[in-house]
Amino acid sequence: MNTPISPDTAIGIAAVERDTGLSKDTLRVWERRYGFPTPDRDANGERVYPPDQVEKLRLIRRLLDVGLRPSKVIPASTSDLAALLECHHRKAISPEQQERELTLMQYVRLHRSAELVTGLHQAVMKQGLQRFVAETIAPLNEAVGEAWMRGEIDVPEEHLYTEQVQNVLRSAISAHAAHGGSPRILLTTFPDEHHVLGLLMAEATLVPEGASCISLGTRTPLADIRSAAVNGRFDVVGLSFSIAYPLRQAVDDLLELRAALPASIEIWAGGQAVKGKERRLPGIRVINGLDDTLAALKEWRTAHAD
Amino acid sequence: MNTPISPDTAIGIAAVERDTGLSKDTLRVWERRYGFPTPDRDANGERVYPPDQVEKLRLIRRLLDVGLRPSKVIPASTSDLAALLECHHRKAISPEQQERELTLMQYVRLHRSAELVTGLHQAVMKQGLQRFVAETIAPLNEAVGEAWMRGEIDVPEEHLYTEQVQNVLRSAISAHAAHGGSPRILLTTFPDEHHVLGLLMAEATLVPEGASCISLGTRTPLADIRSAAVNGRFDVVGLSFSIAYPLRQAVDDLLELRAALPASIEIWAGGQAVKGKERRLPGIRVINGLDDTLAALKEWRTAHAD
DNA sequence: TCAACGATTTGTCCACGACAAAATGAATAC
DNA sequence: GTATTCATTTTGTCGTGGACAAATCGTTGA
Repeated sequence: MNTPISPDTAIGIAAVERDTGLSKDTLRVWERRYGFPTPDRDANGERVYPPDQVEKLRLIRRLLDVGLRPSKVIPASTSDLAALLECHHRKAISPEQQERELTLMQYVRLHRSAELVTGLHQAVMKQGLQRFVAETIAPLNEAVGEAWMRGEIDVPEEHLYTEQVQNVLRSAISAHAAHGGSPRILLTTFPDEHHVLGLLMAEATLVPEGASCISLGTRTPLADIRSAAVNGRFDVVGLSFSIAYPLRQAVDDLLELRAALPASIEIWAGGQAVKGKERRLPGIRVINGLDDTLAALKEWRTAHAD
Repeated sequence: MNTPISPDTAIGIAAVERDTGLSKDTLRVWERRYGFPTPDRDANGERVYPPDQVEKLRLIRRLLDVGLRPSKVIPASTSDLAALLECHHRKAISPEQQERELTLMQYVRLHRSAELVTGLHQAVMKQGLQRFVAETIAPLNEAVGEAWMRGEIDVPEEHLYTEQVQNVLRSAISAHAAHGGSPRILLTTFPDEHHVLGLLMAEATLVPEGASCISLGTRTPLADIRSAAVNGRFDVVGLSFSIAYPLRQAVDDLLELRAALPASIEIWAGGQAVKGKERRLPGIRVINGLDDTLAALKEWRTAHAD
């Protein structure tokens, strides 16, 4: 592998794959089809990308995540792309959201992490765990996601935010520590879902109600979810899908899991990706928002009151 | 992507890459050269791997990580490989470790998660955070990893273990909450490293010493690590590499980061993958084990005592 | 015991073709 | 207007086989 040491040096294809999240195959096929990027070649004939092209690739990647298509964005100039990105979140922001953001969002900075932690702790004390999740974390999550889209915060700040929220939520959940309640709920995500906050928010909502939650964290293979649910004699399997999860895959995976589980085990699916898709998910309880989590819990208890 | 529902489910090449950490290229080239694996083909002519071959691939991967060579291990039978692996950690395990493991390892079961939590909490209370990490979590981690390779525990149990340890560590770290200390340490992993426990263990070791740790969690792109370290005016960047991380990539990435950071910012690299590799990592402080973390901290403080 | 140096092993990269899944848009029915 | 269906693009992944440099091994000589 080439790792040229000079600072302004161009970048090998493997490094570009890492930095942009675009697979080597994709990079090569774009070059073939759209004429971009146009890497130089090293002495060995291997692709070597100039840093500014990698930068443009990163921009493109963001725009793809937002829903634009390669053929539209790849031919555009770097400055056009920046403009596109700019106008894309303008529309998604409301005044009162901006208001709320200001409170904690200003602490989502590397050098203010201490204040963020303090702020989060105060909020959870004041509001209690459930309201904290619903009224503070959920909107803050969205605000951070949008600020990220807008390029106002970087990857490190987004990571830092996730870490700190995780710390607060996990501490709070541990403190509730109610074992033996019912229903027994198994929480996890499918293998391609990395985001853990949705899961923790669900757990933080359910645990105070006396449900017995066991979380496997993210990325559990489907077959293992099945075996864990059956062997652990769970009543419910809860899956979380972030906005970035492809709907089609979510539907397929969920239906496959539904087919693999006995009917006595319910499946609850929550998160932006599956919101409002109950029609395509027969046999699955779609959770539309955090309050709906409690509704689902109530329904289960009513149905199993014996 | 095809995920056939049949119970004896076969696995596509992308899934195998994810599960084993072997690149698609490598999988294809092994098939060409060594005649293994021998995937079936689906209707579309694409490779479809039987689960038992994926299992063998995982074993092989593990043995490669230990230093054996593909030509030696690929032709061997699955049971031979298991035996090889077995004898490979025999030597690294002491009787009293086995004793300690038994205590908590028996709780790493889905239906005993409550006891695991209790046991972990008791241990952290009794030993204090640092000793808890060094004497309980570290060996337990290894035991779980090996039990997993041996097939004694499943994915769900491994996930559950990770989750619970995470809960305990994060709570304990939060409780120490010492801001403003020095050095300022930025903790994270490279994009291909998913494992978070190493990071948390480092943080749990450093925070009680009064260091000011900020963790970005896993999977931060190299360019973002650089910008965060510089903008956040950190003194040290700490990276964690699990046993599964390809050594070559670790070396390349570390040297690239070293070149990108000002010399005033130290880089500390810890974890199984980089253990004892200081010769290949000039300018980088390799952390060999948890106690070495404290040594590194002491060195830094001596060097910066002014 | 250690350094140097061919021989061999091994992972990554390349090119280009193929194809199925996803997105789009037009046409149709409710 | 709003859905549903269907044909048409778009787009990412996969396949083959060849090539090559970096890592490793094994031998030789100090």
